[in-house]
Amino acid sequence: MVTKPAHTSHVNPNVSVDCVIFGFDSEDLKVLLIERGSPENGDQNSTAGKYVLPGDLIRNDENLDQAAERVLNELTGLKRIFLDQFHAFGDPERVRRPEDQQWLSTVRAEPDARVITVAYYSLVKIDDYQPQPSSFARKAEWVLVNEIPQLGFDHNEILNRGIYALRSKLRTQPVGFELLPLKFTLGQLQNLYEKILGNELDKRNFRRKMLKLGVLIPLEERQQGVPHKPAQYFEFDKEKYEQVSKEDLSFVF
Amino acid sequence: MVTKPAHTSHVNPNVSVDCVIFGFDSEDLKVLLIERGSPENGDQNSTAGKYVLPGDLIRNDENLDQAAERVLNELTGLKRIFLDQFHAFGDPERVRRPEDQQWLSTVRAEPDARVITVAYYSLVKIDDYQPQPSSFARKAEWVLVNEIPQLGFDHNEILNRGIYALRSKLRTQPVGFELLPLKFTLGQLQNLYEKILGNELDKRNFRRKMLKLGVLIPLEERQQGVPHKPAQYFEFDKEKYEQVSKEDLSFVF
DNA sequence: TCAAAAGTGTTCGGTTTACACCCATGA
DNA sequence: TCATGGGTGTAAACCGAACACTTTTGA
Repeated sequence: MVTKPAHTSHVNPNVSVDCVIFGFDSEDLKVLLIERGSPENGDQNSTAGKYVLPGDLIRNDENLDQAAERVLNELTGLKRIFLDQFHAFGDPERVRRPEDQQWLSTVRAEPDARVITVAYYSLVKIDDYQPQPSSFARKAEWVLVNEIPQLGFDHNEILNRGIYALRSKLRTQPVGFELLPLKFTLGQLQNLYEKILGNELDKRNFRRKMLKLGVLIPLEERQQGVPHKPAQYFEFDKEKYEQVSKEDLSFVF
Repeated sequence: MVTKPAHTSHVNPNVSVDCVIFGFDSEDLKVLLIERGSPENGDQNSTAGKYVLPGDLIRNDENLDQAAERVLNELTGLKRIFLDQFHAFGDPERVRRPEDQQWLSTVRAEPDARVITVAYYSLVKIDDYQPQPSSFARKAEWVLVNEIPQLGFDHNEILNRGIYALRSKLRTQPVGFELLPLKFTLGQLQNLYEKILGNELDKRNFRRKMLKLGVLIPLEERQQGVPHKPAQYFEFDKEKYEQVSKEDLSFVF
């Protein structure tokens, strides 16, 4: 979903990609939403539909993954990060709400074209993210996954399904490398798992399981300045991590 | 992928659905392919690209699931059967091979439009299937999944990924109800699992596990006329089956 | 009587779960 | 000294994997 393109002929009016971009600030799971510049409605019905997922029509010289990568890169400045396609949404009415139409008319060459969207979720290290002065989106904002407002289009549905996809991923493969900083504590990792899965985990069992996987390298370094016993830092063993990632389904909580 | 529609304006030229339709004849896992009527090439390069997956452009008044259901229904006469979307394919070159272009020109209003396709896999009881005298496809044929020829477009890739999707499904949820006749033996069920997963399973462990799931109802009836000890028939307990189906990920081989 | 598939239990090892206390630190 | 999260072990239940022989039938 976005900005009016320079050469409309290079853009396919019927197919878009949308990205659910997850970030984790060592505390909470968040999603990057973009604020749609409420065109000429002073403050109308407050915040409903003010935010949307980042997305765009695809160009005719790129495939779907490339389109998603482009959207992500234009928005975050990041490249080569984790991106997974999870579902296509094609309800004929999905872009027909008046407020969505109104916005599209400011932004699209063919605002009333039917649009099927292919949705991706993406995992980024929140620290690496720098808002881009992009063509795109006046403003992007990290929002807690537990405090998602009403979004434009069918983006709440897409987002919910994205969370579900992330959970499934987490249950079958180690996720974490993509969301945590280079060095992190086991407490942070456990917290990440708990925030994604939405339930608490037993500390001892969690540690045992993670360490047995063999993808964590303990570092000498410890936390400093914390008002409790300082935790040891770990980093991921990228080689083993990728190896284990391929062994799908080996890994179920 | 298919037949020239009556009212082109109702059809979206850029988005199609394709279906990987799995069937099981109590012996082998098969896929329903349609033969594309080699237009004016006597016998050219033999069978390469002769077959394609059933599919069609979507209509502008239906959503993606409905489009897939329509394709399936037109081809098999079946309704309300298992259908799962698994991936969208959007390489800009995916319909550009000369032989594919040639065929499209006999069948599409805009044969050179870019087409993104949304792929579904579907599970049908092969006995229920009756070839339909459809607009569609001169001929449909069940082909062993181990003997898939070279298909048109990117359909080999789609098919492979469909098999993978079916395997993932099987590992996390009971599949079988959709593919087996109403009553069946445990041998048939095990064979189904083996054919989908592509490896052998231990008979005793398989039986124990299946029976413990609690979705099988033993019948009084036994096989007749077989040259070995006749097997007991079972049927699925639909209620429990659906309940267990929802408990995702409970079920891993 | 033979061939073919049905049907049936047990053992071993590894995994999961539940559970409670002491430790190191900064405030 | 207190509050905070770090860090640790064990026992019981459960589960997966491996493994071989008898039964029933039709040909």
